[in-house]
Amino acid sequence: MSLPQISDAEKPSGPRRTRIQQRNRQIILDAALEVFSTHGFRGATLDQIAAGSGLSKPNLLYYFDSKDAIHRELLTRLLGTWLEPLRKLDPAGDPQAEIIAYMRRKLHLARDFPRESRLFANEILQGAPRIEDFIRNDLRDLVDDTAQVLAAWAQAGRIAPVDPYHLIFSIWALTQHYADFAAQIGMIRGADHDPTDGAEAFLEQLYTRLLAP
Amino acid sequence: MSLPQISDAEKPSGPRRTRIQQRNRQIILDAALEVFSTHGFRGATLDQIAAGSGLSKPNLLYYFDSKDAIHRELLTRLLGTWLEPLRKLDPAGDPQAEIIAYMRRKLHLARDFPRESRLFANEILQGAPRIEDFIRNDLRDLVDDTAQVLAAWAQAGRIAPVDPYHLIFSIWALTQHYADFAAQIGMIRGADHDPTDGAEAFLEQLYTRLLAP
DNA sequence: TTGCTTATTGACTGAATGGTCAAAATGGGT
DNA sequence: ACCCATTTTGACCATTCAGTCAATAAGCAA
Repeated sequence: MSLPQISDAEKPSGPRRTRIQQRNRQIILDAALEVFSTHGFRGATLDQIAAGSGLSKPNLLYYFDSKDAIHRELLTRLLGTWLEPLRKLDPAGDPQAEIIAYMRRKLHLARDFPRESRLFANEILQGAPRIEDFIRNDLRDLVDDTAQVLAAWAQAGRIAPVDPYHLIFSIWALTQHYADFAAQIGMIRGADHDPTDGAEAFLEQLYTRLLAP
Repeated sequence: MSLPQISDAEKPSGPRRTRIQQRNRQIILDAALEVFSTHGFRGATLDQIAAGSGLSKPNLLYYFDSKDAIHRELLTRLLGTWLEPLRKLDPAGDPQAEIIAYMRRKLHLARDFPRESRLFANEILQGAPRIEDFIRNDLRDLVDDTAQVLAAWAQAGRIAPVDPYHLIFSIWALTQHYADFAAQIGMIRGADHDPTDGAEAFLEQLYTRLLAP
């Protein structure tokens, strides 16, 4: 069995690509993700990515126009995936179940794609210069909509009266922490077991108790 | 009124320093904190720090041996401060009040020292190469001790039975998020108000409900 | 095989980077 | 004023960086 991949998002009318191109672009993006997610954009070097992918530096630049283009491609592929779990929250569903299901989807994202999570964290730490548009438009609209749903649920007494924005932020914080701070968690709990071990049960308990009307 | 400073931690028998040295070292560290906390160690440049501090690059290196030495000094000054809130947790106190007070101290740290918080986050994202020792020894011991206290409280029925490690991690995640992801929060809620607005009340509500026996 | 497209690389460039050094400027005590 | 230690800087260096380019090698259809 294989993990779901952060999808290619290739447009139907996109550039025709040979098998070699598809394969090598993927290899490069994979090595680049490793480097960008640990050192950030400025701290990453093409030489590191070249070494990680087993290709020569000029060869990287045969497949991508620039260091920036590689980074942009990674972010582009990520952003859609990042929004999806929140999009799936159903206003017509059971409030507690919906929120906990959203938390669980986010946690699984952090567990299955920790490098993508750290890439995102790095971008935000730098002030989000490359995804400011995405955050101010797509993400903000989605959060505002969801906050209204949550507020309505609270108003109707179907969940405890909590600040909807902080409720969303808390889910982001708690789930993303297991990817972004995995190094710290590993050093404290022992690097042998999964940093998210026990997290799902704990978070379920937390949100069950927080949201009970 | 002035914020409490991340202290100098100068040893009593440390090197004698003139007024100019004390002042310029502080100016350099302040500018360096800004740069390191947003771009990470590798992404930061001495030229940026020089520009930010208003000093020439050779002048930086008159006060510090190297880029690494500046970074190390910042981390050293930070680590003690980072441990203190957890150290203050009193095993003899009221369980709920103690845990919530710890959360509040951490939140204030994130609010008052967001750059230090991001410096720490950057270090962990990179795999914590420079503070691995600190985490594996000082931090781990303190966390283990605290986890035992929490477990005893849970055992005695004085708080709800929760995983003590995940409880600690949750406090780290929720409080640190308001500093590390401040850019994102600002873009969603409007950059005009403090990202931690309303956070204290929300987190108090969260932990009150989570910990109630 | 031939011929053409795609893929790969060694050698290079100009700019940026961390760091050095000797000389010059400054500061403070007398 | 003088002196000497502290501070500051311009010029410089070796290395690393992103990116270029012409030449070569590999893939593939006929």
